[in-house]
Amino acid sequence: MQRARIFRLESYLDHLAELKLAGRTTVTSEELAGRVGISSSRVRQDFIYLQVEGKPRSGYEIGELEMLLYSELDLLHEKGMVLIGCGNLGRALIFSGIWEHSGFSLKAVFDNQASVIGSVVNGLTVRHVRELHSVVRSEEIVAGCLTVPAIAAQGVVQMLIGAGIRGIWNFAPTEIKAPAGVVVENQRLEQGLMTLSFAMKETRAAPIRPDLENYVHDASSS
Amino acid sequence: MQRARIFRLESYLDHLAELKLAGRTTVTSEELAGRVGISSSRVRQDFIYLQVEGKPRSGYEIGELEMLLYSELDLLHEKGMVLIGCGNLGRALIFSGIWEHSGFSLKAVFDNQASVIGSVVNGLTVRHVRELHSVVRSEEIVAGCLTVPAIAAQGVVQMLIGAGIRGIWNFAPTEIKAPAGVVVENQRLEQGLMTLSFAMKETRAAPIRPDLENYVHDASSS
DNA sequence: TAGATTGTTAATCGATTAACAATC
DNA sequence: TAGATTGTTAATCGATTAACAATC
Repeated sequence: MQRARIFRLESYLDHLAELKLAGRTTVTSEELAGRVGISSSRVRQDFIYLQVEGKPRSGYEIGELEMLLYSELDLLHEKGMVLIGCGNLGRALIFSGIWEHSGFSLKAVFDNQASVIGSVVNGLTVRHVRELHSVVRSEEIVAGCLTVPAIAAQGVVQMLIGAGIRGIWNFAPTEIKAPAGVVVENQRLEQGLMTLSFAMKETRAAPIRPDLENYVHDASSS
Repeated sequence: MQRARIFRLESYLDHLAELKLAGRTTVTSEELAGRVGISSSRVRQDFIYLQVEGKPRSGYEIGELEMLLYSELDLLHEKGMVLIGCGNLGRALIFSGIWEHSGFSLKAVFDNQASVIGSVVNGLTVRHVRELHSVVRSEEIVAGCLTVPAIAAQGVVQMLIGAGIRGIWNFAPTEIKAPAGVVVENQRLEQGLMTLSFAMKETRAAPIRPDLENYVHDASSS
């Protein structure tokens, strides 16, 4: 599962940032493996793929690792993105800090409601979707973030693809269709809830030990 | 990867709903496999685990499958949930349709900002977090949805656990610690963005063929 | 030097697919 | 009946871990 590998790389980045914050400059495969919850050989194999070399005894350079992970995930290459759908979810994303080191830069925001068009959200003026095509073309936008209702999703996808977009981050709770060559990353929030529901059923009988010593880093994510 | 299985089950539910909407009452493992993008034997093995029986020639009963999937994911057993953090993201979730058939029922909403406390959001009055403990206890709440800033996350987790909660749906962009026995489902949005960044890098060279015939269901999700 | 940790290959594990007799 | 599809076992595949000589 290639996806599993990407999640590991993202998780490494997380922990490296934490270690760096603690003043560390190197880390061993063993320590990182412990934090992420995998074996140290898995970590070393991932690092070999990244072509980073470690040193026996001291481990790997945190700064070098971060650079190579950024590069592998293409996070330093800022790609232009537009967001369509300026409702609560759209606004939440616009104001959030996720754009930093994400590989994307939010360049424009669209909606089709007269009540929000023209308003300024975190420095971006909300435009009418009819301007989508020309903005995508003129500002070299390559990706779109879809925070519209499910019913409107496929229509906007068509517009985005017609304008030449190459990637879609979809929050609409519906399957969208896109031609081969256009990447779709679905962020199906309701699946997170269902997964929690299942997991809670599985552990229903387990006792809780709310002593702080029992606290563990939980690495589950989606 | 147990997580992969859960995602398959959720995906089956998705496609079964779609088939049902189209008036269908049965489906073969082959057809469902094609939609989800896996082999028919994987589907049949999943169904054996659910103890559902199909019939040669006609396949499986959609209604029966749905019931068993709901039951396996515990989606019919409505568990009380509270949401903490009534910002844009919190509001987006409160107003969203994800709660239906999710296994959870949103019972109360909390914040610590005087400006929102007392206001009504989709029928729920925003309360001060200091009431969290008593509400969780008196309304038999078992899970919490965390839509607070990263800096506040661990503090709220402590309150939730102190009040006896068993599951946390975490949207705060930080790792939170919880004792064994408390399920944490992280919804790290920034990871979705990074995954899109990586995927777009991988397909950068591929040509786009925006003919509608090329459109495919994209089953990626997180 | 001594020994902790890397780089790398082999062994293991689990998940997925192939195959096919049973059967509606 | 004929044949499509199930239920289930065996084969395959890929991912993870174990192991250990090389080395800083």
